[in-house]
Amino acid sequence: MGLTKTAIFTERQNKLAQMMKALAHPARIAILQHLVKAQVCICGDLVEELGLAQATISQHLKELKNAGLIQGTIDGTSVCYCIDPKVWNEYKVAIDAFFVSYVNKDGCC
Amino acid sequence: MGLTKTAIFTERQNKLAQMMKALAHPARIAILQHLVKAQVCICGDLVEELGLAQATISQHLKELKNAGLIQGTIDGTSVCYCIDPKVWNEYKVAIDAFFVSYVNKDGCC
DNA sequence: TTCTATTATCGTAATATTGCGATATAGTAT
DNA sequence: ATACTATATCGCAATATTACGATAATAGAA
Repeated sequence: MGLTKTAIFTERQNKLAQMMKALAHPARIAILQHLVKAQVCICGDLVEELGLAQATISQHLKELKNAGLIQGTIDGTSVCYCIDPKVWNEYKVAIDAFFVSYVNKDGCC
Repeated sequence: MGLTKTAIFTERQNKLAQMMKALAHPARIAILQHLVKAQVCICGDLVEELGLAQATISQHLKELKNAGLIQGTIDGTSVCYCIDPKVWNEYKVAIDAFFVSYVNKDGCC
């Protein structure tokens, strides 16, 4: 049916999956990497940097904003985007905790 | 068009996005968490644990297997799944590197 | 062999995502 | 006001994902 059964899973599982989803596209990875590098929040240069249409970039930016990972501040006619340090860290911690939870006891099947 | 333009991005970006995609579903998170907890590789108990149909679980297991995160060994009529420690670590390292790359210089917009 | 149990695959329906042209919106400049 | 610039949103087409019933495939038991 194409509809994820969120009710079945724990809130943690749903949240973690949603975090991953926000990062599950190369364009969004590229946007974030660009923001990491540029620090000084750049905006629609992304349209030139990546080879995607302005509408497409805007859509990805919206998703990243919904995910909380970036903030946008209006600066004249343009919009200045930057990473939200707090949310970025939340992601980092949550995802790291997931990966750390597994310790290889080497006894597989 | 619904087709991700992989050619535009670097291999690293595509790989990282694909890693995230493999984990971007609560059922797959749940499956992995169960395997982490059980260690002693359990198989289709997952169908009972999670409230999803057998066909659905099998499909998610296939995706995790394609992602390299899990291995399946035939054990009688059932299949014994377990986490692949090597690939798990690769994911951990790659994703951690992504998150570590950002250091908040606090000068946002 | 026949029956049973377990897992994989197929086919299909419902929904989600991706990408972009066209258009709207908002700010600035003339 | 008009013109220009930069973003956002709308609407659509193409493709992907999710879920599951039905069916196949495989291994062991009777």
